Amino acid sequence: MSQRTKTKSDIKTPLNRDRVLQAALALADQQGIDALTMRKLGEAVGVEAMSLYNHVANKSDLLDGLIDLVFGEIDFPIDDPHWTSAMRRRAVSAREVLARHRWAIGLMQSRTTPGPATLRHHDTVLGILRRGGFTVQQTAHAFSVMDSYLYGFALQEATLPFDTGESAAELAQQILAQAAANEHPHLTELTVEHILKPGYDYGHEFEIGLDLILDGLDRWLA
Amino acid sequence: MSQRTKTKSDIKTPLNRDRVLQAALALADQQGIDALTMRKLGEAVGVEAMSLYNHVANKSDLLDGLIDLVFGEIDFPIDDPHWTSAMRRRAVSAREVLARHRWAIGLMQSRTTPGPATLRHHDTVLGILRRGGFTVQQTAHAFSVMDSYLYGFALQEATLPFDTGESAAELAQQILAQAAANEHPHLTELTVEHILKPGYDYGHEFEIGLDLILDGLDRWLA
DNA sequence: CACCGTACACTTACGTTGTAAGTAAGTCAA
DNA sequence: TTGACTTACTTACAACGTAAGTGTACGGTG
Repeated sequence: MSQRTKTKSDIKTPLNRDRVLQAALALADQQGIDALTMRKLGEAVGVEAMSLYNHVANKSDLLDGLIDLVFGEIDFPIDDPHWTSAMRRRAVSAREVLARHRWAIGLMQSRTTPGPATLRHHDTVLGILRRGGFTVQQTAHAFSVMDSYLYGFALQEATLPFDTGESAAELAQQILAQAAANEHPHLTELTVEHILKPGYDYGHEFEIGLDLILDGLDRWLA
Repeated sequence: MSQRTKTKSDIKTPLNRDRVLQAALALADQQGIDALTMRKLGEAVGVEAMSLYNHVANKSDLLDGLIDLVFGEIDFPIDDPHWTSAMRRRAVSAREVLARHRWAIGLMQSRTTPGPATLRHHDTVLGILRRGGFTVQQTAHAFSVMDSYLYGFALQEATLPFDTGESAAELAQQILAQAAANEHPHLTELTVEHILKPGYDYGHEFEIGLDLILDGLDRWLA
């Protein structure tokens, strides 16, 4: 009814796939992936839920699009001549992106059709390795280790029930209290002597493991 | 109505949490995690959906229980004196278990309250490392790398859109066809010269990365 | 034996989800 | 002007998790 009186002046730019995806990304970031429902997304872009289906085939397609957006955010040092530093910087960027969009890693399992940005991403990574002197086989292996580590780390980080070091402390103490310390001596030790130390940040672990893996890969070339 | 005529002879063992969890595990394995609904699960154990709530607090609790079951399946070489081989065997077992229950890795992100088997598992792993000579800090690092790799690999394996080498070939060719080969030269190269080779099995990659990481960890001790 | 609390299953019902199906209103080419 | 296309809206449905209430059988007590 109210729409019938539309005139030239209040015609909106028609919605498009990109606007839908961007809104979905924002919604997922702010309210979590569970809050990303077609109705809420519609509301966010000022449209009824069903209208979204003019721009995405279904919810699965929407999620595929989101993952591709995320991959698109990972940035590459195109010009870096050293494969080690190129790989390192890409890994660091990927971790940042996946930490920024915590929901993304959980989605990856269910999405099996890669989008264009995803394909481009993977192709670039493979290119870095090949140019670095890895054989095709070695490249396959290196790709597997690196990405497994990357996704696994992101998964663990996303699974952490806390965000900051302080809330880590709270939680850790809670766990210790309930889970009879002497039943899990090593868990207790690690918590007390490492996690509860001031300045603890799980994110720091990333670079350590990254170094280990890059060193290992480097040894393959020799 | 039909139930009212129950006599001594058709009294069933009352349902319990364990039977519910086992049935849920079987259902998830056979039909996928999405098919694990309270109604279907009820049907599987011969009970209405709501009756399940006498044994699990809610669906989230059910999923927590499932994850704990999965961790319980990972087996440990308790008596292995060498930390490297102990860690290797545990990793291999974990990969098998996670491959057997493909849905599990996707669940881990949303489950933040570890069950008893999960705690015991982690404590054992930490114990292996500490006894192997790692300091508390090193243990934290080693644990992070290893488990990141493990979960990441499981995630990638679960994400693979194929099961066997043959269907891999099918799919790979499909991808190549649609995704203009020359746009993604390295992806194409890898697919043609590696993935499409007879006998290809992504699972083989696991041990390669595992060796790399274990070697790296070993170097820390020297 | 009768009695009764507890445990467990059942029934009904509600709000939320993704989306199928049909309709109306605008844009643009012939 | 007409007719195809695009896009948004409305209505409707099946399936979901689960709150709330009801019924019934078991085991322990008197």
